[in-house]
Amino acid sequence: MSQQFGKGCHLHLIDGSAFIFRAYHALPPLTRKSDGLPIGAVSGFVNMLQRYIEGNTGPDAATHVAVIFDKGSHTFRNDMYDQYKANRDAMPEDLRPQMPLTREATRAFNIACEEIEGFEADDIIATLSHQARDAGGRVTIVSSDKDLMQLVGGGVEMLDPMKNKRIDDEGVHEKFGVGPNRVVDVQALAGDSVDNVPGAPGIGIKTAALLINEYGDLESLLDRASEIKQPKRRQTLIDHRAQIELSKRLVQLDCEMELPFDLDSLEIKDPDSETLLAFLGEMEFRTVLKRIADRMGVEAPVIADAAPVEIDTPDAVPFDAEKYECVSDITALQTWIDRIYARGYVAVDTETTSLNEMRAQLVGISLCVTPGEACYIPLTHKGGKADDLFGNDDLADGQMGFEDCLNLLTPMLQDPSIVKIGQNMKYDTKIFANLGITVAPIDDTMLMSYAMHGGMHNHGMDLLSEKYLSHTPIPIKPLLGTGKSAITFDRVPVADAVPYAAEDADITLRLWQMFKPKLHTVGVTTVYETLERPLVPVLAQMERNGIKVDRDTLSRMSNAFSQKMASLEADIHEKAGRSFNVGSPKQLGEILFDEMSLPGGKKGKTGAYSTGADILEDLATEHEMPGLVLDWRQLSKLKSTYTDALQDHINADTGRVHTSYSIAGANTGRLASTDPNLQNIPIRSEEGRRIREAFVAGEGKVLVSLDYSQIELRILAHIAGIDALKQAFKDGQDIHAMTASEMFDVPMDEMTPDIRRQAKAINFGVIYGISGFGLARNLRIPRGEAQGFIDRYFERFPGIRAYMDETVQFAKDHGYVQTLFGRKIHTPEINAKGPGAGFAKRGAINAPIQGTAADVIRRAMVRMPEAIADLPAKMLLQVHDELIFEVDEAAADDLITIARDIMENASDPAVKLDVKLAVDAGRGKNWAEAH
DNA sequence: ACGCTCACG
DNA sequence: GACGTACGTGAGCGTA
Repeated sequence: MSQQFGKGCHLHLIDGSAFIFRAYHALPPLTRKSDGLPIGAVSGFVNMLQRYIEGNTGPDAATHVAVIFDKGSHTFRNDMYDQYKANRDAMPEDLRPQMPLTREATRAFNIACEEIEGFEADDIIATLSHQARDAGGRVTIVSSDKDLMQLVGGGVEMLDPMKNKRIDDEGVHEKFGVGPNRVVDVQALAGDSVDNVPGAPGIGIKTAALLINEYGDLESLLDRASEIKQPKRRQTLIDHRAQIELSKRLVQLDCEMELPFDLDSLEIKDPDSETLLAFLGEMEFRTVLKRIADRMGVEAPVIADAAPVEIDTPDAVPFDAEKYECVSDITALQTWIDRIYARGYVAVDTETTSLNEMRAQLVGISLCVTPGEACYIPLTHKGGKADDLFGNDDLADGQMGFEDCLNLLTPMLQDPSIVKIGQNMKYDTKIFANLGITVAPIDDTMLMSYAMHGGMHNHGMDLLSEKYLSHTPIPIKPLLGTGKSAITFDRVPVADAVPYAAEDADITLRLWQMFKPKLHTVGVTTVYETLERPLVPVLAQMERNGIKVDRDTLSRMSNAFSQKMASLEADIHEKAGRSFNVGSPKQLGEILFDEMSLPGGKKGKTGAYSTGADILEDLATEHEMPGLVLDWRQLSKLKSTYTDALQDHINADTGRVHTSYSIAGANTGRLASTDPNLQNIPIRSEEGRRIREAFVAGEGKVLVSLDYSQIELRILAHIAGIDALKQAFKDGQDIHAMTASEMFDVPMDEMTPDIRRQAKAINFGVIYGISGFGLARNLRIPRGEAQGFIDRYFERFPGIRAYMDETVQFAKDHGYVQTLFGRKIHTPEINAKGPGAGFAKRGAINAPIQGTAADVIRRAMVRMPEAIADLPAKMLLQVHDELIFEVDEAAADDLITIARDIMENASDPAVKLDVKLAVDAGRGKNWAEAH
């Protein structure tokens, strides 16, 4: 078989580094499912090698081949010129571990793999090219690197693997304007910014080629430089002769290296199927493994643990409800499970009886593995007939057994090698968790959209489908009806449910296929992977934990509020001179400003008098009635929103209140709490604060609250680089007092509460994008005076002004602003005219600060479950800068130590804050005590 | 369905 | 020069 390299032989030399970098940048940062090892570049590299091998036929096919790599970063060129390639970025962190794997991949394909310390791959390629050419063979250099063009000629050609275009003498001429033998001369003059080769200043490839063609070669040109007519060009060449000659030595490839191998050793060999398949299996490259195994005619070994996520281009398969399948028996379901395993991922959607996950019963499941092909598995649809007023509680026909279905699906849902894709997966994972099924790993199209499009629009499925798939989903309203006559999904006939439910999975899969690669393009992969995706199981668990709420406490408070309100109402009516609905702002406004003729009646845009708290407070200094109304309103609020409504949210089974957090609701990255909102439980007023006494710890347990101290001001100090603020935090000073001292020239030991209060308002105002008007209204001082404060503040902390200006400018230039962790918040209104511009500006100033704080606590939350796994503790609630836990009394101190450590260091290692984060802790039998 | 008011960070 | 403004949320109520 073996033949001496010579005439009739054809050597292919592949530029390995170029392959790697192209693979790295072309693909999203894939990771090996089993252990998270980054393997995107390896995957792309393997695919490129495979494609190369498959295409290696015909007249240009190789008889000998080698992949050549760079080894180390220091070469003999650095000894000549220490700035050589000095402007190269450091290798990305996630690429570094992939380098040895690309060598392994090459060897697995049984292709020669060569690298030599101190030399660039290009030198090895040069030497081999010359050897092969001198032996009378052909050479093809698989690379598009122009530095290699000097080697072309005499049977040596290049092949641009991207364009699949061969480059010969003529191609080199096109690129450099000279033949291959003069390429280094042109490069020596033109320099190269990529490799940091200096060349001659002001001379590019065009001019260089012109000069070389005129004078023959570089040496003649430099010797005869004085003959050049253009004075500037002449002077440049004379002045920079040494630099140009150095440049030539830098670009000149070494074609006479001593190589520890010969051409014959590069002869093409068939890969050993066992070695190759073992390598691909180890990398968990399911798809390419299968393809290569098929090609080799052997059976693909089963990848035990996981499969990589493969990215299909979303082809334009039309939506077709007719094609959706209703799965009603085990055989059909097994077929779907087989398809899912062949794919490695599946879009999942659940249909239930309620939007409240804690109460919802599973009604059916939809699956989709490829666009246009989806199924619905109805499980507990009722067989109600239209003429039966109360419906028929018997199960409808044509449904497989609930247990049978789950027994079959559960291994897949829990299989770490199968990605379960959903739109708002927190909902579906909770539904499955209720049945004892832990769905993982997951991907979430809603959160992908949130990471990419935050601030542009919301992220509901209907909108995403409309906007990104140009498809209007089947509406749910006609199926369920509205208002009192609405039915639950289990009452929807199976025939109607199939197209609706299956379509949701179909849409989700298509969105996923579109979004997955786009995450990388938009530059939010890290945001999605560290701040969104891992939060889903954490929040799901917190919500399922719930917090114990004591109904009796609430009920007693409710009664007390009722009595006080009744008495206040009587007083108010008496002062008003007649009876009216105190809860009606419209009636109240008419009483106050028309009938009682109090001053300050201002009508809003709807024509109604404004009766907000600030207006009533102003009136209260002159008259008694507005103050009474304020008291009544406070009680009314506490009663209706808290003591009454909260009781309705106590879950009958758990005796606890289970809120739901929206991860993609707030534009800044904050969470939002709904049903009920547990992020706005009263605390500022004494009466309101007592509501927190109803939030209690279980028997033998305590509630622990940990909250970040002044996190937004600390972040502001860091982002805007305010040394005085940083120092104050470092010294543990009272930050508002310090601000007051700086602004009003009051020594710290003479600080009065009132001056401090004003400084505090200014500090907050800064975070919100301060305006004279806003501060004036907040502090109830004249606008001019407020503006004076602001001017003084900016004078004292000029960095703040600079931060604000820069942030607004950034928003105008880019259409978004960013947090320290890379979360993008889009600001579509920033260039608007009119009052909208003011809102957008202040929003842009506030978003990086509020958003960074939100990112910080998200990071803490993601790390928390593992950190406290060994403690008898549960994380229950998040209130923006506060986390609330329930823990066995004896372990409370340990919990505080551990959780505080996680919270205070949450920004590490991604962001090194100049200001340390501080966390205050409290504990008690109820939330009022703990805070 | 919408605006007002008010609870929180 | 006037305009209208603090940032981010959710819920309950009255009014249309």
